[in-house]
Amino acid sequence: MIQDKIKNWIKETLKLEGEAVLMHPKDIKNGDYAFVSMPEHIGAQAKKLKEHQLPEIETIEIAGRFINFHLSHQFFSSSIEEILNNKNLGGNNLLADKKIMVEYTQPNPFKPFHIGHLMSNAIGESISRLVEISGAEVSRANYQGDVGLHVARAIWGLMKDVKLQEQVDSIAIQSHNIGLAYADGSAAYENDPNSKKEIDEINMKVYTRESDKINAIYDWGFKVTMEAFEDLYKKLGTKFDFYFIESAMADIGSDIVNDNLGKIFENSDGAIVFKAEKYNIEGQPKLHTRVFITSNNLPTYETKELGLTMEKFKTIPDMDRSIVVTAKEQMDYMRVVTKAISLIHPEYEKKMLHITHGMMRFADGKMSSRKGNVITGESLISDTEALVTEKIKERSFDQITKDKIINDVAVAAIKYSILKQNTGGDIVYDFENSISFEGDSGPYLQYSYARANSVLEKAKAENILPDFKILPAEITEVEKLLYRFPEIVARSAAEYEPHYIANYLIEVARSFNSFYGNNQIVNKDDKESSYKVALTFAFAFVLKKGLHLLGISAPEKM
RNA sequence: GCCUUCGUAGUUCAAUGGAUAGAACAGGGCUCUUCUAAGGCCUUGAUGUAGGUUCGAUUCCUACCGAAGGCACCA
Repeated sequence: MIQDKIKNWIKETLKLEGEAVLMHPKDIKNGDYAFVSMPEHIGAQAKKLKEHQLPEIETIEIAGRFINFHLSHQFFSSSIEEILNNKNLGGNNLLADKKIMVEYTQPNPFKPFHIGHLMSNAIGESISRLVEISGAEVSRANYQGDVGLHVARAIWGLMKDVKLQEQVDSIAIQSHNIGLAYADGSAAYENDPNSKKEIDEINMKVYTRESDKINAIYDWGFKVTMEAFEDLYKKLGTKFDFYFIESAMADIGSDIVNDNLGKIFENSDGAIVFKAEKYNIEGQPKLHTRVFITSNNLPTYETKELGLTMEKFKTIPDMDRSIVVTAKEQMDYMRVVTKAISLIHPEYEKKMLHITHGMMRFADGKMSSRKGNVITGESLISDTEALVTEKIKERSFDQITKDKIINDVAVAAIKYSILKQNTGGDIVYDFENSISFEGDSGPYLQYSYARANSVLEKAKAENILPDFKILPAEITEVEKLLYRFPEIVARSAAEYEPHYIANYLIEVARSFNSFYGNNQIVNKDDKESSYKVALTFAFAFVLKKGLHLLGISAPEKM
């Protein structure tokens, strides 16, 4: 990367102790890179740099406390060449040959897949792809709660209202009905003591599998919801390598807790707990006590998480990093579990990474699948698809192409609205606001790509071949942004933050759209047309690659 | 009460301790005999409060105000 080259050059030329702090000027007119100096040194430093000027740098200027570097025409044209020839565009060695597992999405069977899961999925998938482009061997994992009170609540609801068990053609409808049953069961559990008792009984029977009737509903419901999830993953563009099931983790975790009883875990009020506050370290977030085995001798989620982590390291024995993506409400709890695991397996401590994202909520409060006031993933996608359908109805695509575009654009709108902001932030759900097709949006990026693609088709038809060797009279903002792509990817990957890429792509797309609006790219009478075509190619490559890293596809037409 | 995260245009979001705090939406005005107008070009508008560290603070520290999440048998 040119960034590293310039950094090293400054460091060596000026004989700096530490790393040179290099930045991009806020305003691109001030240059391509800037080095912050001190008033007493700036003259001498600029002079020295000029004496040992790099070939890629055309001019060096002093402005205030900054030494600004303008890259050369030659550099930009060769950067276009590099983009066109680089098969692994944006790739880096940050995580070369590391084995990394990313766990995300985690919807529970018998519960609705809501937009919080969509959020986890969008972020987890993007992080997986960032890890992948950084040279790691990534595996995608999902973790699903197949037993527990939520299941009993749904089954209770299904038994109360047998219509909800109707076997219709659509998996989506069946799964939706199970979601309704879950909301009914949840309300009853909280409001009616008799129903609560019934649900608790069902819960026991789900564990013991003693009732044929309940088993039949369970098996059907499990299959339906898991199939519905699979349909969604397909739409969203995720393919999981491993599915971990909560019930299978209980015994594994319980054995570990029992083996470490008296050492790490201790008895307290009939339960087995981990008093994590004993291990508090000054300057680090405070830990607290959590129950691992209840006084009824049932393993809690903590124990299952423990089992899950062990199972992951068993699944991939030489795993270098295990990443878990969840909502931030699990942050404190996860810190405690992570501490417990670190005490049992100190070698895992540095390998576990918990990435938290914000929550999807309504303007007036939290969404709760228990209360039934959630937006399901299915409904959000289909509502968005309806808007896209309306938008492209005038265009003459065949039905298969049309359906594909509708799906791709709707998913882009949703994913982009999640990924454009930093991972930790909450998203206030507002259909009008969060799903946009213009401006700062996924469809804007896709539209820019489709237009570039259309230009390239015209160029091909008119036999104007891309040629980056023609030095254009003027370098535009497009070139000045395109070469930065690998830097942005590296930063995104290092910080596990997809939004840097999202913001960068918008900037590049805006610059290209402006270029597009002010230039006729394909023009036989223009000597620079071949260069402009090459530039368009480079833009399309970068945009497509960047969209891929966000888990968004780039339709050729839309 | 304690812990964590966060307060930036009317709204939704940006800004590795650096230049005149960027976009988008909403509002106002232009722009399709030209490669997709989901576009382009103008335009109005913001760092919660009070201190501190620094040559320089939206960014770091302290206090206050406000929001979200968490704090023992749910996940």
